Amino acid sequence: MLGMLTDLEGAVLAVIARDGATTSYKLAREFASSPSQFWSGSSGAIYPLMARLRRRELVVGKPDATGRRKATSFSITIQGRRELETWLLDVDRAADMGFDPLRTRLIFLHLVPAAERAGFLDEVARRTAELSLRIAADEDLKAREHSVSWLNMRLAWLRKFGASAGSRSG
Amino acid sequence: MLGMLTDLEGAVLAVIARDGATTSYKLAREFASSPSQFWSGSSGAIYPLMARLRRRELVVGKPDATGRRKATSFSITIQGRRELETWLLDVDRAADMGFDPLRTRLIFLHLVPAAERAGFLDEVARRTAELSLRIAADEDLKAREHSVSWLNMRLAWLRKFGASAGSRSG
DNA sequence: ACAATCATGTAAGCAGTTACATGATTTT
DNA sequence: AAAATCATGTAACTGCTTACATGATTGT
Repeated sequence: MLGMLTDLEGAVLAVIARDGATTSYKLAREFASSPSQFWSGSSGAIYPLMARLRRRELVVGKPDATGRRKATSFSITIQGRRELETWLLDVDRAADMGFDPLRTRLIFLHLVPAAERAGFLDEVARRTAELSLRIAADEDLKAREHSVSWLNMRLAWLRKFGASAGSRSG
Repeated sequence: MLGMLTDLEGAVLAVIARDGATTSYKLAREFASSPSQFWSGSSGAIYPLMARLRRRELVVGKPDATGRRKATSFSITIQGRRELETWLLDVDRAADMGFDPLRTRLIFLHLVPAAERAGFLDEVARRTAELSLRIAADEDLKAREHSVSWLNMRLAWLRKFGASAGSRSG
C-alpha cells in the first residue's frame, strides 16, 4: 500500500469530511479534547500532518473568511474522500485488536501482590465509571454513543475479571 | 515521570518476569505471534529495546547455557521488578481507552455508502469470529481467556451497532 | 493593563517501522 | 546440498512527542 494513511491522518480527514472546512487549530483542539490519551492533538503532530495532506492534495487550504483572525481553512478534496474511504474500509486494520492498556496489563497482573492488584482494579473501575458519566453528559461529543457502549463493555469486563469481585468477595 | 517505561518495554519486562530468562530472539518471536498488529516483534524494535533495558540495569544478560547456539539470555533485576510493578499499576494509563481501530472507524462510518458499510462490518465480524476460534484453540497462548472475552465483547458490539442487523434486516 | 485564547509553526529527540546484512546450526 | 531456522544486529526513515517561540485578538 503506497502512501496509506496513518490512523491520525485518517481520523483528521474524517473530521473534515464530516464537519466541513476547519482550521488546524480547531482540529488540534478537537483531538486534544478526546478522552483518549492516544489522540494528543499536539500542534507538533497536527501542523506537519496538515502540510502533508496538503502536499498530497487530499485537502485544499484557503484563507478563512468567517473568523476575524487570519487562519487557513482546510477542505477535503475528491482524492481526499477516496483515500478516506479506503482508510475507513480497511478491514485488515479494523479487524485488529488494537491496543488496550488495561487488557495488556490484565495479562500480567498476577505478577503483583493481590492487595495492590485489587486496589488497582477498583481505581480503574472507578475512573471508567467517571469517564462514562462525563462522556454521557457532554452534548458536544459526537462519538458519545460509541464511547459509552465501549466503556460499558469495559465495566462489564472489570466486573467479570476481578475489580471488586477479586478484591473483596473473592 | 523520569524514564517511565513504554508499553512495549513494560510488556517485555513482564514476559521476562513471568517466563524467566529469555533471549531477545524468543521475545521477538513471542510478540510477533501476537494476534495484534500492534506488537510487531520486529528485531529493529526488540534489540535496541533490550540494549536500553540493559543500560538501565532493569535486566541482566549472560551467555545462554541451555541452548546449543550462542545467545544472550536476559533476566529481570530487582530494579526491573520495581519498574515493572510501577508500569503495571499505572492507573492513568490503564484507565485510558487506548486505541481501537474499529471503534475509531465506527465513529465515521456513516460517511461511506450503506452497501460498503454493511459489507465491511460483516467482514470484520467474520474475521473477529475467526480470530476468536484461533485464539481459543491455541494452547500456548497465555492470554487466551482475556483475549477471548475481549473478542466476544467486540462481537456483541458489532451485533449491536450494525453488522448483519444494519445490512439486511435494517 | 493583563490574562486568556486564537493561530501557526519550529526544533530536538525518541521509539518505533521496514529492509538489509551476516553467519552459525539444524532439518530435509 | 539446500533450505529453514536460530540469533544478532544496523541503517534509513517516519510519525509522533515535548518544549519552545511568536504575535494577533479578545475578554476582564
